[in-house]
Amino acid sequence: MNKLYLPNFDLQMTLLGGQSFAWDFIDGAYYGVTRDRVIKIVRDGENIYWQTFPKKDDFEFVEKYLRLDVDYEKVLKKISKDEHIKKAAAKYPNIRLLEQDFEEALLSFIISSNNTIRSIRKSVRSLNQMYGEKVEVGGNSFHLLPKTEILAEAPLEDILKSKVGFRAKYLKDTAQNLVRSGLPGKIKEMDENEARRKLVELKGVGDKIADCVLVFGLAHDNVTPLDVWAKRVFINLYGLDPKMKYDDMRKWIKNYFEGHAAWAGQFLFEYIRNEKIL
DNA sequence: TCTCAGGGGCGAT
DNA sequence: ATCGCCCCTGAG
Repeated sequence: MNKLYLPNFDLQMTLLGGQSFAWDFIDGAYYGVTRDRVIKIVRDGENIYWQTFPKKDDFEFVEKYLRLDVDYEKVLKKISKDEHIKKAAAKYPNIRLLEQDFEEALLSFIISSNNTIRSIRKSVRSLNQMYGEKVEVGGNSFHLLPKTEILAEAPLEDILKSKVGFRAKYLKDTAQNLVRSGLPGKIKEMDENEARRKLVELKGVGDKIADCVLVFGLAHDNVTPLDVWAKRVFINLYGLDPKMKYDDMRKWIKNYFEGHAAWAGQFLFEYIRNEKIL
């Protein structure tokens, strides 16, 4: 295991909080499955110990995934514009954003539509079991997330075994689209709005899921995905009109948080969900 | 522009 | 055992 000094990083909130559905906490260690690595992380005070599998010691991978280049204190300072954020960040500090692989985020957030975190996690594990490469990690074995090409060719009735229900056809259709269009190779170069336009063309991707992919898979920091909870926050705490259209609400938030709407959204989201205030 | 079906799980009855 | 409810997209 490699040692890394990493204070101000709440592993539990960040890894198990609904950004990614592929992490588990087992016997004091976090195990995360991605499309090409399993990451193991153990916290010890202000340090963490980490390892990657099957390729060992892949710091570059961990650095990008955990966004170690981000200056947390600086971000926090910038978004602390009102009492709601200050309260949220005081109660649940050190929530960080991950940068997952684009295809990984896209396919798991398609599963997330009209679905609960619990079910999403189950489905993701089931798909990994069926289609993902097996990787040995100490005594345990994990299955990586499925390659897009494999999902594109998988029979619908097999995908359905993972309990994704009506989303199975979206998964397959989008996987085929990605292989055909080569979008994964191009979308990283696009700006936020161009990428969003491309994303909502995909089956099973609407405004909210497009925004989840922009934030969690492409590291666009100025986007808050507006699910029912986030909408509640901005209607009830920030006084936005409940009838406001998704796009108008998004623009308001983007404008208000000046470049860091995604970070603000994470704090507010965890706060109201855990405190059950709305 | 609005309404509603749709899969699965959970908590309440 | 059954019911209502939650969750977002696509189709009508």
